Amino acid sequence: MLVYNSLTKKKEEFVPLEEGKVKMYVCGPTVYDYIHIGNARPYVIFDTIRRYLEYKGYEVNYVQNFTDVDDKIIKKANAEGVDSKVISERYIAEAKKDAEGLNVEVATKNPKVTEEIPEIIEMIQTLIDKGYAYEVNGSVFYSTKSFDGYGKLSGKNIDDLEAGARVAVDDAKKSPMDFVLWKPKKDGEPYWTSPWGDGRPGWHIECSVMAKKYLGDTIDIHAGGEDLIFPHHENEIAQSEAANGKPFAKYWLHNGFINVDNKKMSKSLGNFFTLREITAHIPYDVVRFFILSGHYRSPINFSSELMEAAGAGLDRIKNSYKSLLFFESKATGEMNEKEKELNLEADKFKLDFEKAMDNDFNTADAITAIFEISRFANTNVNENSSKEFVTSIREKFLELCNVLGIIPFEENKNSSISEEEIQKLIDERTAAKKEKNFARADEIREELLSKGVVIEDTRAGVRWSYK
RNA sequence: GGCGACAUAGCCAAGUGGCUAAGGCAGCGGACUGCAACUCCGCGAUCCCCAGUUCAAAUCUGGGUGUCGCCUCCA
Repeated sequence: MLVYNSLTKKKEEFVPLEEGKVKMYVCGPTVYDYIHIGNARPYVIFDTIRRYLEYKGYEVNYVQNFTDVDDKIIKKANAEGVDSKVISERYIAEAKKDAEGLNVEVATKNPKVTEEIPEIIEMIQTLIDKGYAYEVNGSVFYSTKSFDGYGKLSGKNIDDLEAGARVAVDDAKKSPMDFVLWKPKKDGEPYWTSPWGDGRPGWHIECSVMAKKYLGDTIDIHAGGEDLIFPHHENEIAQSEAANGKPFAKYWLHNGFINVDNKKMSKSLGNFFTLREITAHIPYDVVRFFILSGHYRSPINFSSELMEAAGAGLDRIKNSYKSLLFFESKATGEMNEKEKELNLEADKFKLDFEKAMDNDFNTADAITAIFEISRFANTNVNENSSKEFVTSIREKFLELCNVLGIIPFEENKNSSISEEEIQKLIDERTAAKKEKNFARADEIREELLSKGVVIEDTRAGVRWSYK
């Protein structure tokens, strides 16, 4: 299995630190609002990578944080006149709902900054003790020049950065590229007591601390959006490696952005969407499928046209799967010789799928394998197939869908009609058709549709499914 | 200014030196069909341009053009 490592800028063979186990840390959202469509990409991508690692037999310890202390959260809390915890807890709950909608597996641990303050203070103290950080008037800064490897992830060097620095230089800093580990308290902000006075942690230190606490000094995979490479991940490396004296992460994975109108989504351009706004019109599974339809490191463009195309493609997969379920429910018996042959042939799709995923998680190519098993099923499974055969194909199909987190079939529990009633109406419609009473037949079809049941006439009889 | 990514059919998108350049969406033609829907079959590419390396290049090298990103909170 090859993975592209942002640190070496090469695809490398994946070898975990400990055989059979993967320690994975993914930078999570700052919870000041609903997550946006851009946040959805790392959620889906790294969840899919996790699922594939699990499919390959690894035990994955998956940690994704919530940044629940931040200027934007504080600002919103002050605007609403509530404690910032009210804001962060509200949007953590909403982010979890979105993650569930996107069919993202629950993380092993979702640590929050506010619950890790003692460990944060401890690591900052270690950095000061080791000479990598310094305190000035209640602020603690990391001295980037003290860490030899600074810039190794982003490919930047400190001198270039300083020359082009656009940030207003904080007088307290020794160097413009130094970054804050601990900020002194300001009025109206949450704060904690520390050896350097009351205050709150800077942004970067939290991830170093949580990764260490929940996964260890050295982890296998550290992942996040590509914009986090600099400065966030660069700073994490500086903090963790300086404090722990060990390499931080073996593989760095970064997802590309979701653009809108071929431009980076931003509030100022007015092309900013929360996931919730999108899913008001487009189902979560289509969003997930869309995200997986391109390679995770390439930028993808978001538009309603592309969503529509993704939805149509996903429907093709779902229809094929539904058809398998339908035949399976009626079939009996064991495979004949021809079916045994076809069943072996179908393993090809699994191999194609794995080949694609083994090549730096090429989900676009992996989806091709699912389209191909769909066509294979549509062509080779029918009313004469044995139950053993249909089940075997269906299980192969489902196994691949599960890795991508695509749900090929989900019963709509909200349907207001029982299966017995559905069958009764279908029988009535069949009789009406026989008498060429198509008006009545169509009426029944409409009635069922209004109750969330779709019926289709196939060669093997009437197939129905929940909408 | 520094660093980087990308450019393949109407659209999306694989492909990382070698059979007729995957797959999906849309479109067209056909089969099936009471109508729908689903499904199946068939149809589409001088791989941004120029030069070079090679027996062989979408794939490698150089140059050009274009698009985008990071360098500032941001997935």
